[in-house]
Amino acid sequence: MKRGVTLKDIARKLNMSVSTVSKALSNDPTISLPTRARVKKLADEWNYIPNEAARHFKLSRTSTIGLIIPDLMDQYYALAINGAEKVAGQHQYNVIIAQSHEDPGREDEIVDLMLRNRVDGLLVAISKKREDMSVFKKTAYTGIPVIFFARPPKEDGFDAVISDNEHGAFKATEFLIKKGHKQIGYIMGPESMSVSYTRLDGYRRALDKYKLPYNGALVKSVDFTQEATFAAMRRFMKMATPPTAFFAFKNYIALDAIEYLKRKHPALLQQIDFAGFGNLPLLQYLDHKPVASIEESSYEMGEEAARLLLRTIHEEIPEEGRPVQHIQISCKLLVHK
Amino acid sequence: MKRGVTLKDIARKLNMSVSTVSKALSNDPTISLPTRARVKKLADEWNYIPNEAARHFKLSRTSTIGLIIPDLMDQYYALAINGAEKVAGQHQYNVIIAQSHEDPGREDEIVDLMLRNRVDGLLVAISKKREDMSVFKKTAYTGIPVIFFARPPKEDGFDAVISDNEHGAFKATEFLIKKGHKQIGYIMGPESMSVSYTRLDGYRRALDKYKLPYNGALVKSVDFTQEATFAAMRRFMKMATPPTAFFAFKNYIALDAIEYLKRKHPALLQQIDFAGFGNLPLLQYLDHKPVASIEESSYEMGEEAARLLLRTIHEEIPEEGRPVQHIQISCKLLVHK
DNA sequence: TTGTATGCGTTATCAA
DNA sequence: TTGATAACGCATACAA
Repeated sequence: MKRGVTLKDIARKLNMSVSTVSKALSNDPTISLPTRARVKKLADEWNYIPNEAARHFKLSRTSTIGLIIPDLMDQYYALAINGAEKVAGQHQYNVIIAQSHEDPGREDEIVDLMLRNRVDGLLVAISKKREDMSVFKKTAYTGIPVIFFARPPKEDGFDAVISDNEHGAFKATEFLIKKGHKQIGYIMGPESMSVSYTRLDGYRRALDKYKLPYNGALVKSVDFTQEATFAAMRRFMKMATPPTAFFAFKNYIALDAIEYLKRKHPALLQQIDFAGFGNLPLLQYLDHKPVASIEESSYEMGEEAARLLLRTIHEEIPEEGRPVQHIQISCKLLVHK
Repeated sequence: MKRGVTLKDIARKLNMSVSTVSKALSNDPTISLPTRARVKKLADEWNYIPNEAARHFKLSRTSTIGLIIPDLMDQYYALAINGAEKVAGQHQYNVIIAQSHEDPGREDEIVDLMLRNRVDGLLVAISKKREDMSVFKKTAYTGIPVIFFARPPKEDGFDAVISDNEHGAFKATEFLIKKGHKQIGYIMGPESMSVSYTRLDGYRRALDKYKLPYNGALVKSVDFTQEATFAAMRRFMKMATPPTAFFAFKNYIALDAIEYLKRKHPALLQQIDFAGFGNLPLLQYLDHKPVASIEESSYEMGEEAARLLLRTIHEEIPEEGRPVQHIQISCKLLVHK
C-alpha cells in the first residue's frame, strides 16, 4: 500500500466502521478483544501510520513545545536542549528546535512558524541583539505561554529561568581571594549584555566581603574576539601593580588572556590565576588553564524551563492573573586538577 | 480573540465566504484588490495565524524534512544541521531535529514519530550500534525517501552522503610520511564502525605508495574512552621499535594519546607526531597537539545530504527503478601552526 | 469577482 | 459491542 493507509482503508477491508477501527487501535475497552486483535493485525500488516496532522487538527492540541536558541554549535544550549527534551518526553510532549543564529528577524520568523504549527508553548533563549519584544507580547496574547531561559530579555515582565550569575561570579572571585590574591581583575563581557553587569555585582560583593577595595581600573569589558581580550590584557599588564588573578566573564576569554601571557609575559604564566564561567571538556588537555570554572548547569536549566512551561500550559489561571515567574539555577564552582 | 482566529471568524465578520477569505489571504488574483485589502486588514488586527496542521492535513504534504542525529552535543552534527537547514530553507522546507543518543530503540521511535508527522523525507546519521535496518526498509516502503549521512549503514543499498574517509586517512598518513616518519601507528576506531576500516584502507594506501611495509601490530582499535586509548598506547610503547608517529581515528583520541605520553613518556613528547580526524577549535590553545587535522566538511555534508534528499523527493522515478546514490565529500588537510 | 460544496483523516458523541 | 454522524480549518473545483 503506497500513499498512506488510512483508518478508512482498514475499515473497508474488515467490513467495519471507521470509528470502530479508531477505537480498536486506541485500545478502547468498549471494543471486543477479538475485534481489537483483528484490527491491529491488519494495521500492522498494512503498515498503518496514524496521521498526526489530522489528529492535531482534530484535537486542536499538538503536544509539542517549540524551543528557540541562538546557536546549536554552542554546547551550552545543546545541553539545555537535552534537559528540556527529557522533561518534555516524560510528559509525552515533543520538542521542535530552531536556531535564530542571533538574528532577531529570523527569530521573529521562527516564532511565527511555531505559532502556525500550533505548538503548545515556547522555550526561548533570546538572540543577543533583540530589542523589540513585541513578537513575544503578541505570543502571550494568543495564549501560548513563553518561558525564556539562559538569556533573559532586558525588559521585565517575562517568565524566565536563568542561572544565578551573581552568585557564580561571587564564588569565582571568592575562590581567587581565598587563594591569596588581593589584586583581581574582571575581564567583563560586552556592555550590551545585562549578564556582564550581574556578574560584576557578584565580583564586587566578594571584594566587599573580604574587605578588598573595588577599583574600576580592574574591570575591562571585551567582546568575544581574541583581539579585544589581548588589548584588555595589554592595558592590565601596563598597570603599576597589575592584577595577580583574573575573573573572566567566560573561560574562552580566559584562554585568550592566557594565550596573551604566553606570548608576552611567559615568566608570569605560573603566577597568575584565572577563574571564569563555563566548564569546557577540553580544558583537561591544556597545560595552562584556569584554576577554576563556574559551571552553569544548562542541562538542569533546560529541565527547569521545560517544567515551568508545562506547568504554565496546564495552568488554569488566566495569563493576566499570574505573577511573573523567575527561577534561578545555581552554579557550581569547579576546581581544576 | 483567544483560541485561534479562523478563516470562518473573519468571513463571518466581513460577510463573505470562507473561500473568499482564504483566496484573499493567499493573494489570489481573482479576488478584487479592495476585498483583499479588507481581509488582510482584519486578519492583521485580529492576529490571524494560519493553522498549519489543517493545511498539512488538507494538502497532505508538510514541506518538512526530519533530521535524526546521534547527539547534538557533537559539533560535527550541529554544523551538518546548519548546512541542511540552509538548503532546506532555500526550498521553503522546514527541518525538524531529533537525537537518538546512540540508542537504536529511541531511533526507531523517532523514525516512527516523524513518519506519523508525515515528514516529506528523512536525513539520518545512524546510531553507532544499529544492526537491524528494517525500520528504514519499512520507511522506504512507505515512499518516504531516506538519505543517510556522516554515518552510513553497514548494509548496502541505501542512499548516503559521507566524507571521503579513505582519502582523508591517506592524506593524514601521507603527511606524516613526508615529515620523515617510517613507523606510523594507526589508532583505529571501534571495529563496529565501518568507517574505522575505510580509514584503515587510506592508511594502507599511503604506506603502499611510499613503499613502507604494513604491519598489523601498528594498528590498534579503541572505543572512545580514555582508558582504551591509554591501554593501546601502553602496548604501542612497549614494542621493540615503537611508532614515531600516529594517525588517530579522531583527534579526541589523539589528545588522550598525547596525555598518555605526557604522563608516561614526557621525554618523547616532542618527537612523536600525531595527525587525526576532526578539527577542534580549541586545539589552538594546546601546547601539545596534533601536527595536522583532517577536517571533514560537515556543513557541506549537511548541504549535500539535504540537496540529495530534496532531489529524491521531487523525483518522478519510482523507488525501485532508481540506482543507489552515493556522494562523497572531500576532506581537507589542516596543518597546525 | 465571489460563493458553494466537498473532502482531507481523525476523534467524540450519541444512537443502535 | 458497534456504527453513523458531525466537526476540526483549510484549499480547491466548480458554479453563479
